[in-house]
Amino acid sequence: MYSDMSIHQEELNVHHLLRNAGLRPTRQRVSLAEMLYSKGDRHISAELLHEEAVAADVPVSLATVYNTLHQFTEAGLLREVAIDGNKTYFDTNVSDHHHFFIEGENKVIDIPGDVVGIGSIPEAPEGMEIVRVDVVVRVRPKT
Amino acid sequence: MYSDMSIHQEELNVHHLLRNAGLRPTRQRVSLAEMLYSKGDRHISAELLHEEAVAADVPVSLATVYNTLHQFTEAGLLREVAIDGNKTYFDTNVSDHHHFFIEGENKVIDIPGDVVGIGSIPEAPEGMEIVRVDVVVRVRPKT
DNA sequence: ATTTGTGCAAATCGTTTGCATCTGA
DNA sequence: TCAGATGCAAACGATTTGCACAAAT
Repeated sequence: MYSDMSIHQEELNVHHLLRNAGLRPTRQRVSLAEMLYSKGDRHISAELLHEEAVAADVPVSLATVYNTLHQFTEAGLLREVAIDGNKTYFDTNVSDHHHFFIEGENKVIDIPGDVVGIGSIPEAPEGMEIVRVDVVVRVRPKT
Repeated sequence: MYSDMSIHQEELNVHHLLRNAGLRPTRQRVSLAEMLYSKGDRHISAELLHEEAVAADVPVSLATVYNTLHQFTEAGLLREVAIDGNKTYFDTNVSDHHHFFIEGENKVIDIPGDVVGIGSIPEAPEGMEIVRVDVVVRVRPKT
């Protein structure tokens, strides 16, 4: 059993996370998952995560980062945030919440707690059901 | 004065619209403006508007459509709606309102009136001011 | 051994840009 | 006339895809 001791706690968690999601815990996926989930809530683009991985000596191709992010999203481990138009952000916080978008910096941050509270949700059009309500509060540095 | 009679009402309006916006009323801009504003509120992509123009025998290049849409947006005649991630929609309704996004169909429609009413707008982070609050209600056809 | 994932490079898609040519005032 | 607009094609950036090779069960 000594050999198992080389596997530390965090690694185990990520392994389980991936297993439960039906994803093989490969080197790349494990590494990416660790980068994503060991630093609190994050809003990150594929490009950025790729750079971060390479910087951390986790050589992984950009294509694989894209694949992985989408697989994680399908598995419910991530949530896609469409705000910016020409870039896709992935949010490690999958719970119900909304976002600030900082124009100029192109940064996405969570709106803490349930501060938003939409007064009245409109009813969906004929034959449609609501999937989710996204609120984006666009902010910019005070002049 | 007889020559002026060939200019009909709608054309005049568009001319003024453009003039007021500081834009020269060129053939293409006049035509595009007419397509945009003579059919009620629209949510349209550059690609689609281009197709529509070509179909209506208004030969205009895609590049010019993009240019025009951006100029209109800067002039406050249009509003950009970032919903979809990989496509930009332009909304001819510039007033304060929110949207349904129909997944699958990738269609954007206005939420009528002031049905949404956000309960409490969170305060912006340090040194930031709120530019605008966007609400997108994602819907899908009922199963 | 078999299935699944990965890397690379090429392909795609929406959008932008450079530049020579036209057009409206 | 001549600043400003347009068209074309090439350039671009983000994302996807095809396919040979590598790793996981």
